[in-house]
Amino acid sequence: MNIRHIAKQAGVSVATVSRVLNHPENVAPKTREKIEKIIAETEYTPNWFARGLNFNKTGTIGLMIPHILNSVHMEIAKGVEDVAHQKEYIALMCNVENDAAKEKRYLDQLIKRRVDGIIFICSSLEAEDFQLVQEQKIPVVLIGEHKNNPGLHMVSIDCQQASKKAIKHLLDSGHEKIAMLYGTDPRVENEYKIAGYKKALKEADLPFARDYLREVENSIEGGYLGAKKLAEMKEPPRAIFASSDYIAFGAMDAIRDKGLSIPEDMAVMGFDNVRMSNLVEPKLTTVEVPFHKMGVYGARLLFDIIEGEEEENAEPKTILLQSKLKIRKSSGHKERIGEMF
Amino acid sequence: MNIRHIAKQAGVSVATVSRVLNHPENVAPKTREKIEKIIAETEYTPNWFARGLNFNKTGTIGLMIPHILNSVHMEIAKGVEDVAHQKEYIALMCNVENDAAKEKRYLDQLIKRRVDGIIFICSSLEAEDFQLVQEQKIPVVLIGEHKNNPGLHMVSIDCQQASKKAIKHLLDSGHEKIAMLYGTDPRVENEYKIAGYKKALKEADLPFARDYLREVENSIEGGYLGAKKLAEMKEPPRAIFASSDYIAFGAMDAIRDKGLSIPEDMAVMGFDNVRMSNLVEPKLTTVEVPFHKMGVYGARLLFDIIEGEEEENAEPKTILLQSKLKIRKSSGHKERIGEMF
DNA sequence: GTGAAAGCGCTAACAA
DNA sequence: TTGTTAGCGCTTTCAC
Repeated sequence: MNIRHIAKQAGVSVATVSRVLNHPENVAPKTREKIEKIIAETEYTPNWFARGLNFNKTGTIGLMIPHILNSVHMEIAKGVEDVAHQKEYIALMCNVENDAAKEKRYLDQLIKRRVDGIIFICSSLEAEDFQLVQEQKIPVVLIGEHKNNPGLHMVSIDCQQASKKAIKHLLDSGHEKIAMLYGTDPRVENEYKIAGYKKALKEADLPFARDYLREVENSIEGGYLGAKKLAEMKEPPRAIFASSDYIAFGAMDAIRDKGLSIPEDMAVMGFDNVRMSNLVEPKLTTVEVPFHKMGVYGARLLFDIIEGEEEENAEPKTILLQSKLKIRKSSGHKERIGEMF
Repeated sequence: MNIRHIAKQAGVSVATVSRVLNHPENVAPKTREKIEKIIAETEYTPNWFARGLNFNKTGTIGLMIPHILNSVHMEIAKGVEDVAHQKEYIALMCNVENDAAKEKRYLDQLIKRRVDGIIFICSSLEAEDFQLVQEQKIPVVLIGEHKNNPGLHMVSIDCQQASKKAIKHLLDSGHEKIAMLYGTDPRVENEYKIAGYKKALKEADLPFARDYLREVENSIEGGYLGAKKLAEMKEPPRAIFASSDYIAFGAMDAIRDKGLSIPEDMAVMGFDNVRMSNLVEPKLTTVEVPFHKMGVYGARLLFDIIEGEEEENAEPKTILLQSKLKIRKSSGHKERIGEMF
């Protein structure tokens, strides 16, 4: 079933059928109606490829997701999908699994498929990989920091400041021996978080203890193992700051397994404010990150470029959104321990 | 940059270039090497649309996901993506949000884009909607039950039996007043779970109390609200069976908020065994469902059809995978309460 | 307002 | 082994 079938049935030329499909205003109402009727009856849909061959537009954007089992990334993805779907675009979600090689493979695919734009969530690609995309003139937006910002539009939060605020809160709550468990990913964000951690300690004139800073897998398991190690130290910390809520969940589990109580023996602070963070016991103090909003803003930015709202070679924009401390039980305020719990 | 550029540069015809792209064995090694070199240098990639126009194959499958923020669905999706990626296919993930209209819109898109196959996770489409797909000869696999199985390949678990086993366990643990909180979705699965619940009660000669069976939103919030209502009854149940872990999490929160303890005052049993279920306090007894495997099996089945391994009009297959009871603290064994906790 | 025909970039049948 | 060319289904320019 193709455009010629329709044309023949309607007794017109293919050009006319094509016109009612693309510029109906240029067709006499009568002929148009007749053709529209036949199109509806036969459930004819123009061939996607033939169309693409002419237009070179796909109505598709690519979306690189570090890991689709991580709810944090999916919240961003949801934000992107929300605006894409509203714009009648479809988002090709690529599950990158924090694997640069896999991300590269997917990138090649996306370029091959001539997507109209690409959004990278916490990309692990090299700056030079983005050149490829630039050469193809495919608009790109980064969500989450990139190691050496390759001059691209970006939306993120200020991780260093957020982390500093978090540590400050622990300090204000009377903790001094504060350890940090940071995940192997997202790498750049976590570096900023580490910087914030160090900075906060410094500003409080507290020494930075190398042993209190540990890299773990960004997962519940990673948090468990990391916290276990910390708890077994000769001089264990009295508070743990985790670079993600999942790490914090694992840490809490380990602390409990060690027979310690939270926050009395060891306080815990997370990062992300995932849905479960106020369902664990005790509820987790954490940093709320506007993931969905990040996705929405990122997508809007991308579509602005695609639709030409944004000038071709405009200075790359960086949108920084606000994070917010969510104070709950797990961080245990010194003066109020006993009163609150 | 197109095939003609390459041909000219290599001093050959487009056909030869096309050959090294598709049937390199039919090209003299020397010419082939020369052309390959030029292709590499110029980073030429054949136009996706022109290719599709000839092959009518896209290397793309569609994947309908009820809700991308639900980790359960994403685990299935991950299974699908794993095999798709390995087969060098790309999966177009559609976030359907349990909205039949949105699912229909996405379905139209997928058909338009000539995907090579579609996998539906817990679809809310009508049987007649699948006719569309059948007409287009697009292979389809269902993951999760469908209301009136429209004669399609399917992979699922036996929800009724799983639910029955779950209730049996609660009965064996000494509970008699057992309520059930079931989510509005996935609809068909939950009907089976309800049937299992009723059957187990019947076999134990216990009456079925209409007020103990409540429909709630399939979410933490839904579980909270539902359990709150149950706890406020004149004769509240002593155990709650939830159709999903998320509902169970909400229920646990509500029970705690009522000042009751789990499982002593009220036992809780979930369904799904999501990662967090052994991280809440107390750890949640639940039914382990092999989601990832479901995705893998579904995808394999789909590719068997796409690649013609499966006969065109073979009898639709139904693959039923095994679920398993995960007994943890929250369901509280009567005789062992006090000893265990 | 409509039709004829060129062309989008590629593949494959046929010819050489 | 390689080249010529028709054709995939559509859009659009140019005539009429």
